[in-house]
Amino acid sequence: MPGRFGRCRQKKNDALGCCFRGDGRRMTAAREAIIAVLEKSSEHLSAEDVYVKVHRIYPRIGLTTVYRNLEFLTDSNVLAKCDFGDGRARYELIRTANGEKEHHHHLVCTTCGRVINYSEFIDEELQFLKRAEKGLSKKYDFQIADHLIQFYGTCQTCAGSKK
Amino acid sequence: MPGRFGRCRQKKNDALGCCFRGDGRRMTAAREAIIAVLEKSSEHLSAEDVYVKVHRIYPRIGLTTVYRNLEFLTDSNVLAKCDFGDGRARYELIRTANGEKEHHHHLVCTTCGRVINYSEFIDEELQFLKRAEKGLSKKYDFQIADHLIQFYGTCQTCAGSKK
DNA sequence: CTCAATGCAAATCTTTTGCATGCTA
DNA sequence: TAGCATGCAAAAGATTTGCATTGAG
Repeated sequence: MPGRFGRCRQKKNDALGCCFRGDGRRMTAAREAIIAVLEKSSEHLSAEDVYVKVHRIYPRIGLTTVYRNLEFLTDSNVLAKCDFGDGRARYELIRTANGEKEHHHHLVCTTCGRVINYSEFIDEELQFLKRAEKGLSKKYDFQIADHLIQFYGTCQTCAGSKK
Repeated sequence: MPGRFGRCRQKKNDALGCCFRGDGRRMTAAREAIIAVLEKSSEHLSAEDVYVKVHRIYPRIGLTTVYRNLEFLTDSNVLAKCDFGDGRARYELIRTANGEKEHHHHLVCTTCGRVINYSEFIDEELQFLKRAEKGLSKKYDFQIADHLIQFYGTCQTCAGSKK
């Protein structure tokens, strides 16, 4: 019996496949499995994390393939590569199952490393960003394509245990 | 003749020394030289960059010492550690010669890697940040201590050469 | 004189690359 | 069937660590 990811029959994540198919790029069992793992996880996973989890459902995968696909899926705008300062890249899905794009920022606890996603200020951010981008691109003749906003501090739990 | 940093006589950067002296920590020739190099540079230097430059004025220094001091000076709030996505950490001085703290954000060219410092939108940013911080810390019970704002895009030169 | 700081060599850890083989479209 | 994708082993880089020695205060 060819397993869930054995021969890449089911194409469960084909919705995301359209983010990259069409350049001769292909949906593969490995990509499907990586996306499935990231869909299920609420955490921000490192390459190693992804490798371990994918390995459970698709044992023949190699770490190199994980790295290559994380890069590929990031370039294809399916994933976002994050840096929370712990010396390894972490990844998150930025598409819903339908293929819609999501956007949020992060609160990073500098004590325990926990990361909280938030999106409630996105509207205000948008206003601020628009103005900033306009001013900055004018002043420095710089075409802004993207931004990074992140807050650092102490989460509830860590603050509690310090008292 | 004992050189400029030969025996750590002159203590030129003693103003910054007070950022960390007092815990039994010391101002050394290596630290003085590293600070001097970062003071002179308008670029954001990697550990290797710092090592090469310091080596010219203080040849006996080792790369390990550079790493250790960059970390130490960052912890002491003399430097800021930056990540512009090129796989190595970069550092910048966040104190003036008087010891005052400076604050700015970065425009990062994703084509050539150039980094532009800016601080002119700090006012608007400050407003946005204040509101966001207030709302977020309340909602998530998270004590915000710091933030990171960075813009990515294409600088003048790179945009020009693409046309 | 004490203990923080340093230098060197070796170790670690994450990420990348070369190459032969497998598999999608 | 063509060429993208994969796996393995090895390489590459950045950063860290152990340990004996040096030097700031």
